[in-house]
Amino acid sequence: MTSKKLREMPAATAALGHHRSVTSYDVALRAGVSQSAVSRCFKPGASVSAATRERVMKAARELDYTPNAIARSLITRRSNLVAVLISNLTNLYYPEVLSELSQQFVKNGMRVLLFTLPHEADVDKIIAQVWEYQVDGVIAAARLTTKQVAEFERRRIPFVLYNRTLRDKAVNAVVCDQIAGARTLVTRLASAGHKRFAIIGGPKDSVVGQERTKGARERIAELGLKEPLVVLGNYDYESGARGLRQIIQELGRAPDAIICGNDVMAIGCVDTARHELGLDVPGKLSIAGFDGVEPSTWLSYNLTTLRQPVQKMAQAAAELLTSLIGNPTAAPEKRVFSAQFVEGGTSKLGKEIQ
Amino acid sequence: MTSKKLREMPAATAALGHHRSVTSYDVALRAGVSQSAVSRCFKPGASVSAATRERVMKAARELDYTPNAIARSLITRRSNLVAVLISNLTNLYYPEVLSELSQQFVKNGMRVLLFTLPHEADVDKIIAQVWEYQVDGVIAAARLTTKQVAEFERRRIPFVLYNRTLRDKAVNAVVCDQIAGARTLVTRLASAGHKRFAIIGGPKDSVVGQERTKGARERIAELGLKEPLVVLGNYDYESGARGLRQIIQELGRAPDAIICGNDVMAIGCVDTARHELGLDVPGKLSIAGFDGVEPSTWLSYNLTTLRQPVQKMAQAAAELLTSLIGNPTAAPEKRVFSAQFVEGGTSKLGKEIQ
DNA sequence: TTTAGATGTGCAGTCGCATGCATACACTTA
DNA sequence: TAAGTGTATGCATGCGACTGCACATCTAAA
Repeated sequence: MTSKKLREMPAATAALGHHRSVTSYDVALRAGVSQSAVSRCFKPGASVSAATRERVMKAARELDYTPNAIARSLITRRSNLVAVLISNLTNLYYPEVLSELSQQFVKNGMRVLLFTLPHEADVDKIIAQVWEYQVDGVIAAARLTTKQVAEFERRRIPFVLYNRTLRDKAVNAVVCDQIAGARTLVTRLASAGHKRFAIIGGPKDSVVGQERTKGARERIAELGLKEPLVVLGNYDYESGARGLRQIIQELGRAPDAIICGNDVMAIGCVDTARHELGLDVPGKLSIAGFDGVEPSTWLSYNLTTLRQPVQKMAQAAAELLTSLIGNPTAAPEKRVFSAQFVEGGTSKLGKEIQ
Repeated sequence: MTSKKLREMPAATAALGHHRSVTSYDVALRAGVSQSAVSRCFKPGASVSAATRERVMKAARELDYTPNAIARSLITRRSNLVAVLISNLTNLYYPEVLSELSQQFVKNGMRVLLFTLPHEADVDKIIAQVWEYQVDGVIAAARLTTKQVAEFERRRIPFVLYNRTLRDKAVNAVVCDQIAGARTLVTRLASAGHKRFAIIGGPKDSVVGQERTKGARERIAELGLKEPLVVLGNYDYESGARGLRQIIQELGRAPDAIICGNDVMAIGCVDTARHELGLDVPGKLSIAGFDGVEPSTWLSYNLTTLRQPVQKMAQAAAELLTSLIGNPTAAPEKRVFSAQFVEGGTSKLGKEIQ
C-alpha cells in the first residue's frame, strides 16, 4: 500500500517558480486514488466504479483539471487534429466551406488546424509544418500539385481532396460535377436563343476552372454553335471586369452570353457591363457564374449560377475523412455532387426544357 | 561504448504491425550519434559541431524524419499553437481577419487552431476544448461573455481580444474606435443636409454594434437633430432589408439617412430600398455602413462606409499576442485603430468639412 | 608542459497520460 | 464451501523529444 514508488508523485502543492499545470497526479492525490483511475475516468467506456468516478470528478472540478491532449496524443498516437488547407479565404466560397468543415469536425471531437496558403507563399514549406503536428488527417481545399498530394500518400496520412481530383490516380475526394453543371448552363442559355458565347475561365492551375470551361465548350460545340472566346481570370471581381473588357475588345462587340468561372467574376462582369459599359444585363447580354455564394443572391445581382451544395459537400468531406481515419486502408472513394441550376435575373429566360 | 542502455533503442527496422513513425532514435542510429545530438540539430542555436550536424541532417533526410511537435510540446510546455475563436465565418468581415491572422502566425512559426462558434452552439463546451491543447495563446474575435473572458485569465493563458473590450477591466485588445467612426459618419451625413436619421444596429450582445449606435446617437444629439429611430439587426443581409421595412413602417416614411451596423446590412438596406421599395439611393435616402468589406466596393453598391484597417489590426493582434507569449506578465495593452471614412455613392455628398 | 576555458557529446531523467498485466474483491452457481 | 466469473484498481512502463549535468576533447594562454 505505502509501497515505494519508482516515481514520486509530483509535489502537487509545491509552489514552483513558474506556473505548473494541474495534472492527473494532482487529481489522484486529492481523490485518494491512483493516477490510472483518474485517467480511466476521462476515458469513455473505461471500467471505473461509480463511487470512484464521483470522487475523481469532484477533485478534478475543484482543481480545474483538464486532461492534457498533447500528452494523450503522444501515447495514443491520435492527435484528434485535422489539418485543413485552404487557398484563399478572401474567395468568398471558401469561408463557407471552412465554416462548415470546422463545425463538423468539432462535433466529432476533432480539432481543426488551419493552414492558409497565400499564392506567394512557399507551399511546400507550409505543408511541411503539417507533419510535425501528427495530424490524423488532411482536408485539402487548395490548389496543390500532384507531387504535393503524393506526399500525403507517402506519409500515409488520410486525406480528402475538396473540389479537386487527380487525373492519373484514384484518391479520396469530394467534388461537384463541374462538367455536367457547365453543360446545363450552356443548354439553358442556348434555349433562351443565345448563339454567341464567351467564357471567362479560372486560372490555369485550377482544375475546377478547367472543367467548367471544358464542359461549356463541349456543349457549345454539340449544339453546333460558334466556338466561344475564352479569356482567363483569377476568380476575383477585377478579373470579371477585365475579362469583359477584353472580350468586347477582341470580338468588337458583346457576345450573347458570358459564362464566368465563378460568381465573383460574374458579379464583376455584371457590374462592369451595367455601370461602366452601359450594357443591359440581361437585355443585351446574359451573364452566369458558378458556386452560388451569398452575394449572388443579393437583389442587385440575382445571378444566374450553379449553386454547389456546400453544406452537403463539407459534411461529406468530414465524414469521409473521419471514416478514413478509422480505416486508413479503405479503397479511395470519390463522392460526386451535382450543382443546382439557379435561374436568376442576369440571363434571359429560356424556354422550358422539353 | 557498447555499454548497456537502460532503455533500448526502439527497433528501428522492426516491422511492427501498425505504422511506426520515424523517431529521433532512428535518425541517431543511422547517423551514429546519440538521440540528444539529433535533438540538438533541430534546435536552432544549440551546440553541435558542423560535422555532426551534417551527418544527422543527411540521415534525417534519408529517413524522412520530422520532429514530433507533440512530444516536443509536452516537455517544452510550448505548443506553438494559437487558438483563434471566431463567431461566424459567413460574416464576410471575419474571413479577412482570419486569413490575415493565419498568415501572420504561420510566419512566426505558430500554428492556428480554429474554433468557430456558431450561435446555436454551446460556447462553453467549445471553449473547454481550447485548454486541452495547451495553446500558447488565444485570439478571441467572437462575442464572448465577460465570464468566458475571465476564464482565460484564470487559466493564465495570454489572450488578445479582437474588436472588443471589457467595460470593467483592462485587457489586451485590438480595436477600432467605433464611436469616433460613428461620429464622423453622422457629421458627414449631416453636412449633406440630412436631418432625420435612423439606425439599424447590431445585435444586443455585440459591443461593437452598441458603440457604433452610441457614437451615432451622441453626435446626432450634439448636432441638435431629432433622436433617431433605432432598430436591431443581426448583421446579415436580410436584417438590413427587414430593418428598412420596419423603419419605414414605424416612421410612416423614409428618413433622410440610415446608418447600418455593418456593410452587409447596409447592402441589404440599399437593395431593398432600390429594388423592392423603389426608393432612390442616394437621391431620396442615404445609407451608410461599417467595415469596408470587399462587396462594399462593388460598383452596384459603392457603399459609403467606414473602412477598418483589417490588415493592420490583424497584424497588431498577432504581434501583441506573440509578445505576450514571451512575456505573460506585461501590463494589458489596448491598441486602438481608427476607421477610414469612405465616401461612396449611397449617400449624398456633403459640403466639404470646414 | 600545465592549466583554464570553450566546446561538443552522451546519459538519464522528465513532460502528462494511457494501458497491459496482476491482483483484489464481489457475486454467482454448483 | 469451493470454484468460477466479472469488475475495479494499482503498478510499472512507454510515447518522442528536450535538457541539466558530467565528462571528454580541443584550443589558447601561461
